[in-house]
Amino acid sequence: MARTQGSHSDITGPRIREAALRLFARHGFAAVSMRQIASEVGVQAGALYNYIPDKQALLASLLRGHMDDLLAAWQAEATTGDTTEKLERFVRFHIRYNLERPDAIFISYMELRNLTPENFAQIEALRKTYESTLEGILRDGHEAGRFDVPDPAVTTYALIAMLTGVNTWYRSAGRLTVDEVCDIYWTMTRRMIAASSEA
Amino acid sequence: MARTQGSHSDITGPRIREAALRLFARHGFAAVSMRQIASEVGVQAGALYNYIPDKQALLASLLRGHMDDLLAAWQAEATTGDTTEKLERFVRFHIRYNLERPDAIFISYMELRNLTPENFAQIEALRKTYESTLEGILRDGHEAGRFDVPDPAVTTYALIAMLTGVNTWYRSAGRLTVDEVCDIYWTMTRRMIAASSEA
DNA sequence: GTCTTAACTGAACAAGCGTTCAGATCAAGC
DNA sequence: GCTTGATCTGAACGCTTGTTCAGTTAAGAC
Repeated sequence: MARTQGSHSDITGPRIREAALRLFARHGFAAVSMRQIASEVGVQAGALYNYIPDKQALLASLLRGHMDDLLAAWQAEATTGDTTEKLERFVRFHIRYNLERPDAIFISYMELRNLTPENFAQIEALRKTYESTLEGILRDGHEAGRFDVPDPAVTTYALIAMLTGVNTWYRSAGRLTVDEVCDIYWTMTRRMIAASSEA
Repeated sequence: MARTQGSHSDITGPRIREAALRLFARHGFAAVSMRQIASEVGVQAGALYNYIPDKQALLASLLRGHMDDLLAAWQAEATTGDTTEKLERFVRFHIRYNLERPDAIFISYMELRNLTPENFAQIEALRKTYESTLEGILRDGHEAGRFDVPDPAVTTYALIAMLTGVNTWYRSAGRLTVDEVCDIYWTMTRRMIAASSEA
């Protein structure tokens, strides 16, 4: 086990993932070549195969890594509070988390079709898990009489789409801060589910 | 001008567009080869170039065609009624129109990055035009005191994302009819903009 | 029946693809 | 200072890519 220090492997590995994430988001999985990724890392294409089995596995690993991080981050945030507070936290969390990782979010929605059926099923299950936490909140709030949500499944789809949509238009140099955006979306959410107290 | 009847050109042309639309939506622009498209049409790859200058122009033409159709269809629908009626019509129109053309909608959101800057600017302008009609409705309703929409721009983004999201989950064999989906989304919309009369 | 020409074939082009691998490189271990 | 082995190079592999074009086909015009 020579060269455990001074080795480049602990640098090259992450750099491959970063370069691939950026390039896949910018040009699409199919349009990016292994040579382009290698070139961004400053290495020959063959060297990539010290770190990944093949191109498909690289994509799958990026997507799985993103979903794992997302679920862990939400679980760290989702502990205390009543139903309304939980929902507000979800709304703000989702917007912030997505805005901080535009590339990962982008390929998570765009490149699912480039996964093998096996990999697709895994990633899709993780996303379902995440969306189910929102649906659970809506269902709880409805049953407790705090929300009016006749169709929690459809409302979940609508909310996720609405919140994720922020990534398509928000620019940090623009008119609004992230906080202001969160406030606006939380107001719209509160109205959508007819929660009381428009504070 | 021989063979004006019995010619295949008026058949092959549209079939190329249909095949390309379907394949691009299914696998992505970069992942589909001209030979795949030709094979679907039942023709050799070289024959495609009697109908299109190159692959990029084919994509641009599909997207432009879709946006033209969309704008024309909405203009045919958007004539009479007060502001609330107009908004309701927009919500139902958008959902229905999108559900009827899932492939065109899909590539319109996914393949914009594969356009040359020129083509991108053109398509983007058409989409902006469409979204502006919604923003206009929201602005009118707000000024008339019928809606409460402090930020029409953001609300437009939120609504468009929410409505377009239906395409990602709706299946005609599922639990809900299109009419029921439209009803649910119109209720959510009405609440979001705090329109009166929850009829 | 001949001419014309739109429509298409089939082969070719240079370029690029994902992936493999023998060999060079060089820091760490002893 | 020699050995070890992780890391990377550079060339090669068979294959596919978008696009071109000389030549074949066949239907309408006369």
